[in-house]
Amino acid sequence: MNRNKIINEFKDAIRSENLKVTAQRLHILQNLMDNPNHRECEEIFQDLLQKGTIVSRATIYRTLDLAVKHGFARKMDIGEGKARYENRINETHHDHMVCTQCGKITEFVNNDIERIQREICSAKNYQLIKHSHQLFVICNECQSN
Amino acid sequence: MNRNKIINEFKDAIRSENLKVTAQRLHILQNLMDNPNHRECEEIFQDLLQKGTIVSRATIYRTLDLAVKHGFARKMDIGEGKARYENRINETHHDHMVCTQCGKITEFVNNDIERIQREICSAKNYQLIKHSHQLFVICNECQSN
DNA sequence: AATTACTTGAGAATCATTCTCAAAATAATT
DNA sequence: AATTATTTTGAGAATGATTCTCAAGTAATT
Repeated sequence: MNRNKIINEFKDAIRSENLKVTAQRLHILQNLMDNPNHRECEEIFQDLLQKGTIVSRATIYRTLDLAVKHGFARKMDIGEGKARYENRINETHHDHMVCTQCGKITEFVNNDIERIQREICSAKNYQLIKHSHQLFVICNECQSN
Repeated sequence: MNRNKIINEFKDAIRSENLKVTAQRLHILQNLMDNPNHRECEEIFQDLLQKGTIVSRATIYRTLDLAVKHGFARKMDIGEGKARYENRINETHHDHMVCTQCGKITEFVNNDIERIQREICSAKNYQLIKHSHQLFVICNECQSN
């Protein structure tokens, strides 16, 4: 299925850089693919640990960088002073809404916003490289508490 | 003029919390008001130092927090792993474009984006608290280099 | 001027992340 | 399968921004 295909693509990406396919790298990628959340390094570390796989945090960071570089993961920053990572299975571009009470992250996309961003840049002769857009909210559940 | 009025408002804000008006707090606020840039703590520290005023970094952080709390400053995070601060003289809400080459920061506002953000939230019954929106660009000047 | 309460600065602490380097593992070659 | 060359890993140190601690200093009040 799809997951194994992705793992193989990751192996190819590793080899394409003349790097080595290691058990640690595969564990990390698999763990990332099996989890839809937006997790920080520590959460991935603990999740692997609980499943009996010990991989150092340094290796997790290094492997996530590699995954990001090759399009398998996305690194995001919601202003917490630390990075979160999500897999890119079924990738469609999206931004995030973050509940300031419970931390829940919801994705959103809006084509008008995407277009306007491009217009703002071209009006100034700036070349748009990427953007970072988060809405900080109180989610429906937290409002009723 | 306007600057002195703001300084007086800051003094009032300090007193309103039963805190003390100190030379360090005033120096920091004045320095912030006299500079239109989006600066990190260290830049403010160095600028004060160069003008012959030594204030510890801890005090700069503490005072900027106070200024933010009372609406005299805005704290921003453009994903550098550190905060930047701008004054709120002539405050109008805006977001930022950051040149990935030279670091130049340009402000932008777009009412359609502001409205759409609210619509996205209300469609989910989320209450929008604030947002963070940056466009990472190559600015006109950097393109011609 | 005395009292009380808050502020300051120095340096330690914190926290996420990166770096260093020796030991271990992989890949390529025999 | 053994050898070799190269890369990877993990432990812990290093880094860098920011916060914390606490003794000494200062502002406000009486």
